[in-house]
Amino acid sequence: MTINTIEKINLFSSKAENKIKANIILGDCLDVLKNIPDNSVDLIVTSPPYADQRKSTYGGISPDKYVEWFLPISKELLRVLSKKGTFILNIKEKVVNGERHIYVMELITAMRKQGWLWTEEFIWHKKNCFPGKWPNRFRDSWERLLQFNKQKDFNMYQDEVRVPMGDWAKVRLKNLSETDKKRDNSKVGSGFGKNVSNWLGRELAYPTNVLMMATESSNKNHSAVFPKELPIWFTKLFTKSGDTVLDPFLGSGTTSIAAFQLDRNSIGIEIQEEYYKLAIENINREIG
Amino acid sequence: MTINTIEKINLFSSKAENKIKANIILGDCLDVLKNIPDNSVDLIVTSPPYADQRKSTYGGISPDKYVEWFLPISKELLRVLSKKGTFILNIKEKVVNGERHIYVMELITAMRKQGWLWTEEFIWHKKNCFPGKWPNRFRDSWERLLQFNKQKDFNMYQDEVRVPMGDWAKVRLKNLSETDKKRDNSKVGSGFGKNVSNWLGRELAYPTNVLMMATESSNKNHSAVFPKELPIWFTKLFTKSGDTVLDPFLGSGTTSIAAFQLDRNSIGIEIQEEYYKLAIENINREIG
DNA sequence: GTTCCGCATGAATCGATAG
DNA sequence: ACTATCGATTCATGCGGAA
Repeated sequence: MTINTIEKINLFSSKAENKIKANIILGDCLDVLKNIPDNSVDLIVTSPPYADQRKSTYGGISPDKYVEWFLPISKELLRVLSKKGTFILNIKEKVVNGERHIYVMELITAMRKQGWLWTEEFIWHKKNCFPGKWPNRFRDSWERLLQFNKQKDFNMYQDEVRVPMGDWAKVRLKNLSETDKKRDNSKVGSGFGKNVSNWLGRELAYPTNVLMMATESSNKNHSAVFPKELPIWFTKLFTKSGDTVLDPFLGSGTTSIAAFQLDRNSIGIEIQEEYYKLAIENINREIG
Repeated sequence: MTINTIEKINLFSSKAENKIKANIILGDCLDVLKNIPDNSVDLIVTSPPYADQRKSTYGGISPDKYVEWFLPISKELLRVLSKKGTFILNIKEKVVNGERHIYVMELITAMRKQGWLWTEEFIWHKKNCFPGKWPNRFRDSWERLLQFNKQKDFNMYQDEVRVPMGDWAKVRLKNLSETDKKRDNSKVGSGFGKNVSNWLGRELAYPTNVLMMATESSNKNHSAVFPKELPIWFTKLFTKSGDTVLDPFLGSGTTSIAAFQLDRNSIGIEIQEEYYKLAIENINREIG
C-alpha cells in the first residue's frame, strides 16, 4: 500500500488543523478500507468497474458474480461511513443475452440486508451518450446514481446546489463549461460556487433527482467516464468544508480533485498503478 | 362486461378487413383479459395504479402486496401478447418510511420467472414534476418505462420515431408540442408523424432511451397523467398500421386515442364506470 | 391574430397531530 | 408504540383574459 498525500491550507477553517488533505492510495480497496476508522467518512462517491469491464484489473467480474464481489466492499463502506453520511453508487446494468441483467437490483436487495437504506435513485442523463445503432435497442443515455444511507436522518445541504428557475440544465451547463475554461488558470477554484454567485438576483429553484450532464470526452490522457460535475454536485450537496470524501475506485482522480477544490478532505483508492499515477498527476495539475 | 366499439375506415389498408376498431371495455381487466385470444395483441402500453393510489377502485393495493396483485394480470398479458410483441409498463416506486420501496424490483424479478424478458428500461423524464420541498429529498421527476418481451426477436420500427438532430431539434419540438395542442381538433392527427414529414430533408437521428415529456396537467374534464406523446411514441415504435394495442388500465383513454389516430386497433379496459364513460367521450371528441 | 401575464393544478412527501 | 389523516411545501405548464 502506497500513499501519496497532497495538502493545502484551508483558508476558511477556524480549526487548529486547517489543512485539506487529498490522500491517493495505491492498493486493493478491500484491504485499504480495513485501515480506515469507523464512521470517519462523510461521503462516498464511486463508480465501480462495471460487470465484465476492466477485466485485467479485477479478474473480470461476471455479471452473475457481481453482487458476491461487491458485498464485502459495501460492508466496509458501511462501517467507515459516518452516521449522517451518504453513499452514492454510480452503476448501470449491462445487456446480457438481449436482456438487462438484474445484478443491480440484486445488489440493492443485498445491501439493504446488510443494513443500508436505499434512500433514493438519481438519474444521470448523459446528453452525449455513446454512439451506435442496434436493431432492437436505442442508445443508452442514462445511468443510475443510487443513494444509500445508514439512517433516515442524514446531512443534506440543499441550498448549495440550487439553480436558476426554468431550464436549469441548459443554462447551468453552458455557464459552467465556459467558466470552466477560464477557471483553468485560476488557482482559487472552488467548484462552480463562483458561477452561482453570478446568478444572484435571478430566482433560484431546487433541482430534481434527474441530473443532466454531458460526459467528458475531450480528455487526451484518459477518458473520464465520470464528469467532474457529478462528484462536485454530490460533494456540495452532502458535505461541508472540512469533511471527508471517499472514492474506493478512484480511476483518474475525478472525485479527489472535486473534493480538494471544494475544501474537503479526500481518500482515493486505486488498485492499478497506471491510474494511481495518473490521478496524482491530474490532481497536482488541477491545483496548479 | 360492457363493450363500446368505435370504428373508422383504414384508408391505407389493402386488406379485406380495412376497418380500425377501438374497443373500450368496462370491467376488471383480469376477467376481461381471459376473453382475449392467445398471441393476439401486438403492443401493451399501460400505467397501472401505483401502490396506495386510487384506493377506492382497487381496494388500496399496499406496496407490500403490489407484486402479488399484479402477477396474475401480467400472466394473462403474457398469454395474449403476440410472439414479437412488446409490453411497456409505466411504474415508479413510492417512498415508504424514508426509503424507496422495492416492489418494482421484486416485480421485475417475479415477471422474469413468469417467462418475461426484461429487455430495456426507458426513463420518462417529467419536466413538470410535482412540486414540494423536503429536508432529505428532491422532487421526483422521472418514472420507469419497463420494456418486457416474450422473445429476443421482437418487432421494432426505429425509423418511425427519428427526430431532427442538434439543438435545432429542441426548438422545433417545443414549437411542436404547442402547435399540437392548438391542433387538438385536427381530424388527421396521427401523432407527430405529420410533423416528421415536415422535417424531410433535415438530418434525422435515432432517439435514446430517455424520453423528455411533460405531464398534461390542466385538462378540464380530467387530467391525463399519461401524456399522449408517450403511447404515441411506443405505438409508432413497436407496431405498424392495422396492429392491435392493449391497455388494461385505460383511465381516461389516452392509449386508445393514440392507437386510433395512428390507424392501430385497440382494446382498452377500465374498471371504473366514470373513467370508462370519460374514455369513450374523449376518443369520440378526438376523432371529431 | 399575437404576445404577455396571472392563475389553478398536479401518480408527492414529510412531520405533526390524533385515535 | 403504531397507524391514519391532514396541512404545508413548491414549480413547470396550459389556459384564459387582457393589452
